[in-house]
Amino acid sequence: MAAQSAVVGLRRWGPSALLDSVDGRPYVPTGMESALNTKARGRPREFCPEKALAAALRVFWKNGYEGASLVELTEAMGITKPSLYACFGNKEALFRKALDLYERDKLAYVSSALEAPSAREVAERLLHGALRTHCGESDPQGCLGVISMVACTTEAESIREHVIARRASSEAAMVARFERARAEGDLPPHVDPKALAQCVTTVMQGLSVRAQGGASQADQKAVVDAFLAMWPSG
Amino acid sequence: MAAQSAVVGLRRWGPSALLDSVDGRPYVPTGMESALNTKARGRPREFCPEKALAAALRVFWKNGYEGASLVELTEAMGITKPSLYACFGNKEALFRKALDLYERDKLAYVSSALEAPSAREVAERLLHGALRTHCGESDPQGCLGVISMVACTTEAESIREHVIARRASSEAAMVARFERARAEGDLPPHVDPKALAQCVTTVMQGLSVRAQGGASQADQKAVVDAFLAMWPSG
DNA sequence: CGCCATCTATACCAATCGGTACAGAAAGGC
DNA sequence: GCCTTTCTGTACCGATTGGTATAGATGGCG
Repeated sequence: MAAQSAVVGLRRWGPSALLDSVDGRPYVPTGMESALNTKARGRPREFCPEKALAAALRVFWKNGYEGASLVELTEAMGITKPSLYACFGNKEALFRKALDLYERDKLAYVSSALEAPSAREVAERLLHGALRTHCGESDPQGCLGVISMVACTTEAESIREHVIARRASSEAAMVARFERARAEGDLPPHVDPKALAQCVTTVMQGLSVRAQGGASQADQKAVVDAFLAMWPSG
Repeated sequence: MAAQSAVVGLRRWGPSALLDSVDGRPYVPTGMESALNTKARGRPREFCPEKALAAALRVFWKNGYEGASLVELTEAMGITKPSLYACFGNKEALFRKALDLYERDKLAYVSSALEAPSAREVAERLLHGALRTHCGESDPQGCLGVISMVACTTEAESIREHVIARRASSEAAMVARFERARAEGDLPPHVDPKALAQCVTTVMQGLSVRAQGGASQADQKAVVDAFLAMWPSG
């Protein structure tokens, strides 16, 4: 049961953080007898799967699933198509892994925000996190989840369903947090925790849309401030 | 100067509302001498351009610009590709005309909402209008403008710019309306009219995203109610 | 060394994309 | 009746899409 962390190949791209199996190989091949000293057989790959995945994520983030072509992806990842397919499966599987990476690296602020001491601070951290993540300079504008939900057509329906499920689960956590807040007297009794949580995520999603529309960071900050100024207190 | 309303062909698809020149022909051909009694020469077209445009709008609305293929468009419009190109130019021109139709027919509630007597009622009408238009049953979910802004890649950049410009102009009108409201004492002096207006459109855009994510109408209504309950009054 | 497993790269595939050439069909004007 | 003009339908275009077959390169292992 500890075989998952068996770094077998010991490739040269440093310690892999959490995701050492973008392709499926590093698991125990067939039996348990050679669990630890299995060496990578055959020609070693010449690229770092995680770096390539991060590059793919940026392309998907910038162009959406359908807008990202394989040539753009492979160019950004620095690999060729056969290498991509051997390592990641196909385009949809690559996107799914990129989405996992995105949620783990870029959406960490969501779960951490729920630990804030008051409901208002939860909202504050969520909105400021969205501001940082979706309206910054270094990364593409907008939220990959919003982009996938809006832009994916019928062909990638399963992707949209996955994004929707993720969003629903994080929103459910926020609802629970706000219910606790109301029970603790942190929120006025007349507010509906679920509606308030949905309202916060609505604003966050709206911020993503505006970010892709080229809204200035000052305007985005003003929106957040205006919304937080309306926060129910009495 | 009144020649624009000269219905020349007198086709059989009834009185055209506001948009009698989806293709460019009905204008005065060359001189002014035959302005009124110009008959349609050649074989008359067998379809109604407005009905076809409305059908194209639904396809774009459902799939986005890039997600709508010409075969799906022509099938929905009931015409063939050469007919489409002869009448509407090309795919982008068709989309632009569909967008005009959309803004005129489906986004009429925006400008009408600004005439509400109070700022709060303006927001109320805007949000309820968005609820009706983007989260209803009869039409596709979401806002075509949001879809275009989020989904259009580099190839259709001009479309996104057009949508952004439209959004900016309608938002500017809302800012002006809220400034007037504050001057009239309708809004508390501590609120920033511009930020508040941006906040309202942010919620509207967020509602569109959620609508495409399959949010229930009850939830959407709850979001609007929660937001309006936070409206600044004191 | 040779064997074998795996990766890389070129070159290719069928399907689809937006867009069009061309021939026939249907009207008005003469 | 013909001619011109415009529309319709078929059949096609080059480009691009996601995905692969195949051959050569490169390592560990015996």
